[in-house]
Amino acid sequence: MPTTIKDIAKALGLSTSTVSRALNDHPQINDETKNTIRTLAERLNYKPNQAAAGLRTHKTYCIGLIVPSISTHFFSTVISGIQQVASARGYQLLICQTKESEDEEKKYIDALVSGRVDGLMISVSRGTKNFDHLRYATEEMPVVLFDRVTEEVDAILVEAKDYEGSHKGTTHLIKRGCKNIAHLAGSKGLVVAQNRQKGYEAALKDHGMKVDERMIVDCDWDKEKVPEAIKLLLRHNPNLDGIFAANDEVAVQAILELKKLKLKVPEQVAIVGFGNYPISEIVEPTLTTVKHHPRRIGANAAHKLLSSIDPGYTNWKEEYITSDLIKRGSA
Amino acid sequence: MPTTIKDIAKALGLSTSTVSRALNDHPQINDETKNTIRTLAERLNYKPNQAAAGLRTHKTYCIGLIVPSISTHFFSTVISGIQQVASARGYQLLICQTKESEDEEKKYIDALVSGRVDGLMISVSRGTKNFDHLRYATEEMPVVLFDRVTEEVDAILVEAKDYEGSHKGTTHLIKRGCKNIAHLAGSKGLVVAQNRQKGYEAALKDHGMKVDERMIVDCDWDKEKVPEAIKLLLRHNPNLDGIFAANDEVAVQAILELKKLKLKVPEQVAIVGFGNYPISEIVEPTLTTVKHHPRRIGANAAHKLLSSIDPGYTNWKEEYITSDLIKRGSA
DNA sequence: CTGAAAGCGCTTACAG
DNA sequence: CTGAAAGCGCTTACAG
Repeated sequence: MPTTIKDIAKALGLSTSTVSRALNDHPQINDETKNTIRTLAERLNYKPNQAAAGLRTHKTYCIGLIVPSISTHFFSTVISGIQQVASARGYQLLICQTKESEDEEKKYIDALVSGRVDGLMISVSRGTKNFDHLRYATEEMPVVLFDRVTEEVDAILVEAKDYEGSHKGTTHLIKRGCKNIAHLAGSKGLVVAQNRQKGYEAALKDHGMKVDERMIVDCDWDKEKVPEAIKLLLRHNPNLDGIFAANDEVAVQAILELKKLKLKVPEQVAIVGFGNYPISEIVEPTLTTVKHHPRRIGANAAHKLLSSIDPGYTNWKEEYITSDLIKRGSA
Repeated sequence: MPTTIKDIAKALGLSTSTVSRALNDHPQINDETKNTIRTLAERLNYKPNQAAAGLRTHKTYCIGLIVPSISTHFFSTVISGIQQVASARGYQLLICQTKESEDEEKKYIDALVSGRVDGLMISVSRGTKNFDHLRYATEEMPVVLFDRVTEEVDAILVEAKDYEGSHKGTTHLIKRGCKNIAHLAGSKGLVVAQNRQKGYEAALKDHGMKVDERMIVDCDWDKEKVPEAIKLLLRHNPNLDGIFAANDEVAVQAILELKKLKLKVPEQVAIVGFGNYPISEIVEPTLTTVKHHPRRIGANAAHKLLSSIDPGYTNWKEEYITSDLIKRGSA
């Protein structure tokens, strides 16, 4: 059995009230008393039971995190960023993954909202069509939505510069001289994918080019769908000379596929991705891509949530999220 | 304020005891009473406060996870595996990352052991030299150590087949005709790195080849150190014709570096990695490597921990951890 | 089958 | 400066 406040009180002939106050550095406790209590606490290796304290104070010092997947490069890096700022502020992180399922998302929200956490960070599942459970969460506690956001609920939002980045990436292809630029799009239902597509379309228009719906193929962020998509594009327009892909995984797969078809990258078809993930430096040619900031997104999301939980803490500076192009071999 | 057992009791003119029992499906409660209670609980969207329940029952239904890093491909995949089995058994996952620091590891163990979790899963930091805090944890609750294990403490261990896999990988190079095989080793202090090195050495000896200490270079799992390591090896032995790398990241970097030096892979130098991580399929030539099973390792570790927490649950079958070679272009 | 009571480990208004 | 008491939301032995 771990040491409790009671053990210390008994050993010292004091009340638990006094021990509790001493341990919490209450100003009205005699310094000597504090010292004795702390010394003994140290020696008995006393650790406060946060669950018990939380029961009284309605604070758990835990925040819940719900993501579609833990193991992709993007999300694992976001999580790492969140964990670091949460921990620095004395909060623990409870992690759940939905596997893109609305049911799982609902289940986890229910479990976490029931007194386990002080706030919630969510990246919405692809499968989520009904937003009632998210609305319920926002009524119960502070909620921040990141990356996979929705305007359907009233929560704090943290996003990457998807539109701007895609605009820059596409513009780079245009400046390079590409005339027939396709877009390998993400999942149509996701705002983040829509924003990237909008950035692509706007860049074309801004340079007096027409948007051809048939040059936009939904790959669902799924690299398996890339070979088919590329063939479709080439059938529609054999003059295809540029591709802006909604993420690096799809872009890299496109490079591999074009090479298989004996098309030269970037000479015949130039490619730009989104993410700057590790594979972008490994593929040959290396991938020109828009830099993503998963760690900063995580840190900002965590800071915003914690500032909403403890309005006292406000003096952090938001980390800057850019959308800079990293020029490499593929475009 | 969320609904409590008290609200339900009051609304129904029953005692909290009865409500609690009904909600926990206690056999001695009248079916009709159960129904009324459950119906109301449902309607009020009642969710039990697990922290409060845990205070009484000494169960938190949380397990703690301490890893050196959340965002590497290996660990993020392990975590995903852990999360899935924990969740399936009704447990939540608390995640901490040590950034390879012994101090952080100690801090997190202290925080988690203090009544927050029912058990602990740890992958030990590179920086950990003193194991007292791990020993302390094992005295307080069930602990499983995975991947980064140590024999210094009495815990449940879950490891990959590092020795066998490395033996197979090295043997493949030998069978291919390589005569001067180097090893790009992991961090010397880690058992997992030592086991991979031992597998390499044993394979050489088993085929009547000598182990040359100077053909083993410690890269510390760090791809930044690879270019230097390769140059060192070539200086020592210009006939270098094979490399077994302790992980894929290092192996891929070795391929890139050799290409830079105008050495042909696999014709002049053949390379085998360990891990089968995504980059191994993207690099050119694609990487021959030993398949790792991070998800299964996570699942097994979680199952073992939960079986140790609830000895009742025993009928799960351990997932099979193999060490098969995946032959691709680099060897 | 149901209830009153005690208690898990803590905090905190109230009193002295 | 310190303590007695109540209470956070739950469970459970004891009684009836």
